[in-house]
Parts: sequence; C-alpha cells; structure tokens
Amino acid sequence: MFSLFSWPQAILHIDGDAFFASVMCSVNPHLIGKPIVTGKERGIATAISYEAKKYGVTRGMPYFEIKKKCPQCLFIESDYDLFALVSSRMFSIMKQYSPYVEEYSIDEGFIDITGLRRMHRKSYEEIALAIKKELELKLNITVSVGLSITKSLAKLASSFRKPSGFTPVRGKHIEYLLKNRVVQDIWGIGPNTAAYLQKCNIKTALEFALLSEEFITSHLSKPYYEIWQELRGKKIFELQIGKKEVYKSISKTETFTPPTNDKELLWSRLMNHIEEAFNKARLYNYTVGRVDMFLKTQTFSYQSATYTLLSKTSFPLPIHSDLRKTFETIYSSSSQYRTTGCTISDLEDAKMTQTSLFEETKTYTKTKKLYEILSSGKVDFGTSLLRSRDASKKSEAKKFNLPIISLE
DNA sequence: TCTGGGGTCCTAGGACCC
DNA sequence: TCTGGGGTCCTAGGACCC
Repeated sequence: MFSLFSWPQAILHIDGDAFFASVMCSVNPHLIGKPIVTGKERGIATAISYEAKKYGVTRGMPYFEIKKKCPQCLFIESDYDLFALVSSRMFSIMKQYSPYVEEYSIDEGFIDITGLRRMHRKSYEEIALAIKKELELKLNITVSVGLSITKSLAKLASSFRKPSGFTPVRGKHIEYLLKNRVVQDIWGIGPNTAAYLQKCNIKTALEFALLSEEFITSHLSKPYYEIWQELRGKKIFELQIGKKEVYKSISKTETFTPPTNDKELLWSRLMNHIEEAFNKARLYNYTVGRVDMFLKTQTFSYQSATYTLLSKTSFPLPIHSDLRKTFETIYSSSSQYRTTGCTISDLEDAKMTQTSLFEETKTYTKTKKLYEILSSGKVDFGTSLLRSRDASKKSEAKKFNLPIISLE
C-alpha cells in the first residue's frame, strides 16, 4: 500500500551523533570514552556524549543535577566556531556526492541522490554508506544515516539505529520502520499532538500512517496531513538547497540568573537585544517594520507588546523613545523577570523600501553616520556609547544629537 | 524535564467591507 | 431602520523544530 516502486526517490538524512560532544572529543582525544557534557558557558547541558547519556543526563539539565547523576562527568564549554567549521566540512563532503544538499541544521542534512546510481556506479545503499564512511573518517565523528523515499521517512530512519547507524528503508520496508517507532519520534509531532493521538489510542507511527484521510483532515491541521502523506511514501517536502539568507523575523533573548525586577537593567538589556537584532537585519540588507518585545516572569508568564513603525528603517535609535514607551506598558515593578527579548519582523529588502519623509531628515543622516562610524571600528567605545555613564562618551553622543541609554 | 536561544508555519477570530 | 451572508486582511497565539 505504501509504494509501488522501490526507489521513486532516494533521500538521505544524515545526523551527527551527539554532535557537539563528538566534535569536542575529535579535537581533544583525551576526552574520548569519557562522559562529557557541553554547555558549561550557560550552565545547562546542550550536548551529551553517549557515555554521559547512560547516567540519565538530558538536554537542558542544569549543572547541579548533572553532577548528581554523574559526578565524574566533564562539563565543558562549547566552541561554536569549531562546531561551525566541522559543520561546513561535513556539508562540503556531502556536496561532493550530490548537488542537492539541504543544510537543515548545524549537525543535520538531507541529500537527494535520486538518479545518481549510474554516476557513482553504486546502489543507493552503497552511496549512502560511502558518504557515511567518508564523513566519519575525515571528521573523526560518527553520524547516523537514514535512506528512504521522503524526507520524513529518511529522518525517521536515521533515528532508528544510533549512534553510527545506517537504516535503508525502501517501499516494502516502510511498514516495519513505522511499526517500530512511536508517534513522538515523527518529525513534526511534538508532545501536544502526541498526547492527543495517545488519547485516540494511536501509539505507533504505523497506527498514525494507517489512519484514514478523513480522520486526519477532520481532526488535525495541515502540517499533520502533510506528515501523514510523507509517511505513506508521498513526497511533499522539498529539499531547501542553498545557504540560509532569507529571514521572516530576527530575535534576541536573554535569561537572567537570578531573576530581576531592576527596571533600568531590563530596559538596557532589552535595548541591547534590539540593537543586535537590527545589526543582523542590516547585515542581510533588511529594513524593519515591527518590533515585538517581551518580558518573561519567574513563573513563566509573558508580558509582550508590539511597536509598529510608521515607516520601515534599519536603525533602532530614532524610535528609541517610542520603544521605551512600549516597554513601560509591559514592565511591572512587582514582578521578578527571568527573561527579556525581542523579535523584529515585517522585514523588507532595503532596496525595496521607499525613501520616506523621515529618511530625508537630518536625524536620519546623523543616525546613519553614527552607525557607520560604530561599525567601521575606528572608534573604541563601540555600541557602549549608547549605554554609557561616562560623561565624555555622552558628549560624543551629543554631537549626533542622540539619546543616551543609561545603565542606571 | 522546573525549563536556553533562534527560528518557522498555521489557524482562529476580529475588523472591515459589500 | 433592521436584517443576512460572504469575502479579505490582519493579528495573536499555539505548536513545532534544532
């Protein structure tokens, strides 16, 4: 019932095993074989080696708990530059086998190898194994590989055997794979939907895939209908080829330990995030139409507010006082806050943004000039100018007739 | 599982219009 | 003056991913 042909498409999913931890081991051989956990810089586990997993250490676990579960565990700092380097080497190896490579995340990719058997003089299984072998040899880490006829099936397959597993699933083997996976294992089915399905007495991926089309469309939303089709062998999701450079939104958040209700501290951190988000927007040549900000309390409730710009801009400084007013509407002196953050959206290609009246004003020219100076590296006070308590820096700011964001 | 940071997409429901 | 029904656009919020 699932598919008439063995390989209507051949899609690989490649997943780095405990990627961050494995990369740390690959460059520090004395760590090999030891229980290690990365994420020391944030105090929580971001990657856990298989040795540490045995002790019950899980993602997001705080330091004191890791120590309790596994006292001999080595808690080390993440080296994101190194992870990015290994990641880019991983994808360039993949691209030697097929031009259709999706860089899904830092440690995961999809490869479409449909129609490449002749070129490689190998079966699809042999191509998959060759890629796996080369990755492991050259990067000194292990990867798990799934091979099937859709992205969802390939991803489910790669999680079947770990670490360093290879699971090819052609049409006639799909039922077997699905029978041996639970609905939570399916890409796109999270805890909420899994709980709902559980109530309907649907536990395995096979039970989900065998549901009627009528049931899926009347009880679940579009994404689940697409997943359902993918698990039945119908290709819905295309590979996203090429580097990520299109954004719908950009966000920056930060959690405080311990929580705080210091209004000016929160405001200065929030403004800092907004500056950083706009920096990224300028990097990708976007103008911004909307700023969302939020404060999260100790009890995980959110206060959020939106500021909609009258005309899109790439610089946050001119809207500084409006943002402050927006902040005032969500801050409460009686709350303790653990997280602050912002999301900027309504992004538009800067070339497309019409020159507004605002942009013709002196303020705009000065703002642009200021940001140019700040990003040129010719001055050493950096963006701290905007938050400085130092009088000389304040005078620098005054030259541009700009507001000063105080730390007090 | 006492919970970090950065994203995407979908849907329900209100506002507005005819 | 009261009334029906339908379309479009926007937004808030939820769910999911790594």
